[in-house]
Amino acid sequence: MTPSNGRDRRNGSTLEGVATLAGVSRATVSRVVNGSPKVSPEIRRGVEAAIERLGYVPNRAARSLVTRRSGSFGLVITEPTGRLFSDPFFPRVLRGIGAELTTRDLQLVLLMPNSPADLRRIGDYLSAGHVDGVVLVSLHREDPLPSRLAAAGIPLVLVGRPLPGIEASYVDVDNRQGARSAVEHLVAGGRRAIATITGPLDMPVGIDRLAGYREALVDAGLGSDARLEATGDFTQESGAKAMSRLLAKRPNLDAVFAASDLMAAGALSVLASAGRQVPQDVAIVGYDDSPVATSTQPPLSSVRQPIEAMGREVARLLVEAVEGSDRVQRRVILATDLVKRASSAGRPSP
Amino acid sequence: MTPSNGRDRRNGSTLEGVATLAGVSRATVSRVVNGSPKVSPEIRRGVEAAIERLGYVPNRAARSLVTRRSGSFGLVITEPTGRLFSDPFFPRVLRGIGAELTTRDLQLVLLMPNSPADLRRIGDYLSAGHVDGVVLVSLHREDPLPSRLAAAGIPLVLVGRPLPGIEASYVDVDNRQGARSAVEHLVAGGRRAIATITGPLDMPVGIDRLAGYREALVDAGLGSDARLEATGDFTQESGAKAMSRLLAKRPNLDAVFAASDLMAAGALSVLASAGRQVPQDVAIVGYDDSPVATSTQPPLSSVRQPIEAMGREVARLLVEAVEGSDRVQRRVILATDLVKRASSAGRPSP
DNA sequence: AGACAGTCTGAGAGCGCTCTCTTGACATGG
DNA sequence: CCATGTCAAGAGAGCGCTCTCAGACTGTCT
Repeated sequence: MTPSNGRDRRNGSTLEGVATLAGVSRATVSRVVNGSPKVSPEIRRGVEAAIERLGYVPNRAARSLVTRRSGSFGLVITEPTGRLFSDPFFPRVLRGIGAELTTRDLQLVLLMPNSPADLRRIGDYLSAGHVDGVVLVSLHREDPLPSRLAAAGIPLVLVGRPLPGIEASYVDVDNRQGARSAVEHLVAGGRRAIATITGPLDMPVGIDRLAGYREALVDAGLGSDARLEATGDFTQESGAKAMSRLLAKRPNLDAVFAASDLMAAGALSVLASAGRQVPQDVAIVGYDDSPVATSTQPPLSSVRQPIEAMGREVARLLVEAVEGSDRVQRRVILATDLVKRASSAGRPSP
Repeated sequence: MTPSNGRDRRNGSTLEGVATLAGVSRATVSRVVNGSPKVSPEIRRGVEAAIERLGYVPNRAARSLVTRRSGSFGLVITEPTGRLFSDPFFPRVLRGIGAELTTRDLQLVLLMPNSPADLRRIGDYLSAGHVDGVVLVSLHREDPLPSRLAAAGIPLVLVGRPLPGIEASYVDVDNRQGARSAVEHLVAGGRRAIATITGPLDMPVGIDRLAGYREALVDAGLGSDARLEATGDFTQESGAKAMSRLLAKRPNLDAVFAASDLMAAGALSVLASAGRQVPQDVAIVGYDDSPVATSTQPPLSSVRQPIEAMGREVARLLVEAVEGSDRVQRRVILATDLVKRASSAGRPSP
């Protein structure tokens, strides 16, 4: 009987094989493969040639068995295919993380619980140490994962600041500053009655962007006014509704800062049907600099976030946490960038 | 010196530990863990109790080392964050695949090459047998992966029918039939000059939907007319441009079948500015049943695709391929579903 | 009663790798 | 000339698991 175990072995070569061909011991080949400095150049060359000839690739399982590292990170997405999926935020973060990990030869394992049962088994899987670290994308308030992982000693990094009460490293963009810059831009354009359409106020993103808006108003000596604030949920529809409410409450508003481009687009359509000219009568700035920003009429000014960079930062943090032994929590906040387009052009003349 | 290898062991328990506690051999515990039938009930219970008490979780690396299975599949996405990401197709497929794999305790490893170099190392990684199977999402014509994987004997399943010349198992939706059903519906609504805005004609999706459109016209005895066809690239903007061209070529058209909802939305805005009433003057049907379909004015009729089901099917096919030893190529085609909304309401009276 | 299936359990090898410890070769210093 | 140090290379154990094979029982048939 051949040693084929029911399934062909993709590549027969092992450390042993390489060692034999190169006329050295397994240990030496291992040193070469892992870039140990204590191998003489000539032997190194010989081993490398043998590796090349055999097309040798290390067996991750074997390595992992002894090093107790899996070489992979888990990415958990706890979101019912909602917002996270319809806007391109998520894929971009993913790409950033992926880019960083690929260069380091690390793998990303995707985990998407669909049920509490799934969540449990995913928790088991992660705490069993099958991954070296975990990224959590959209955290719900009483998600059991952070504490389970902490208990198991598995490094964790969150995408986006968590709600108070959850302690973990995270990477976020500076939502507050982003909102500020948008409002400051509107002020600079001569606007005085600046309204906002906020995101959900039980989410840090929603809270922070509103806070930035208020701060900027105060700084500009404009003070805040509850009639200038309406809450949305990031969708286009909610933006439209919020805009209608704002127009009812403060018909004389001359600018709107929307906490997402989709909401801004919704607002735009309501303004159009209300006969308000954008940007002449009402200026508007969105958030995310998503694809819709350029396809609206007029194109939307928007706050751009460095989302891929965020993903890369997440990966880097995780790698650091795995390699270092300290369990210090880190947070990285990335700056945003205001993209000016026609929707917020300044008043022709004051 | 403690045996802690620089890093804490999440869970000390091994087969050995469970065996000792239960007073049996490693082999017996292994049988219980793997559900072998040849274990007497009482011993099984004892072992299960021990497993429970120790919180034992099998070490995947060790298992994988001997079984030569990794318990994971690779998902390769070769797409420059384009269309695939802005429309929710991709996340939904992902979710479908994930759902199926989670119930089977298999892992999904995400791979997103950003450069030819990445692609090469991903190819190395996959052919080295680090995964049991591979899913390829959007395949480019001279992607080297299919042949490399075939050579390495790694099961492969594609999402979407590949271009001719590439041989592999795949799962797809019935684009042709989907397009047919849309056009048949327009015909049934009394439309006679039915135009189409196609997708890119170098992609199977684009080709198939156009073919379905033509077939339906022929079947209805309407024949086809090049002036009724315009090509887009699935984006809203391209849809708008295509609609303008169609209106120029055939001002008297009374219906449009667009190969994506985004293009339909673009077409809608052009029709509005051209003063054509939808659906009174021009009926329109989109494709994908994406979120935009319900937020346009009027809401879009659209062809719905069972995308999650597609993902699940992909996973199932892959599992089958890994477990079975035959290398037979399989294809699974899923039926679509026409969702009727206001945009394609029939003519009031003929 | 003895031979023989049949069933369950244990012993033990070995998967491919890392890593500590030891050996061996050579140079240096007393 | 031997003791000592340095550095490259090899020997060998062992990571946690699966799986074959052999052994210990039980029950059945002649």
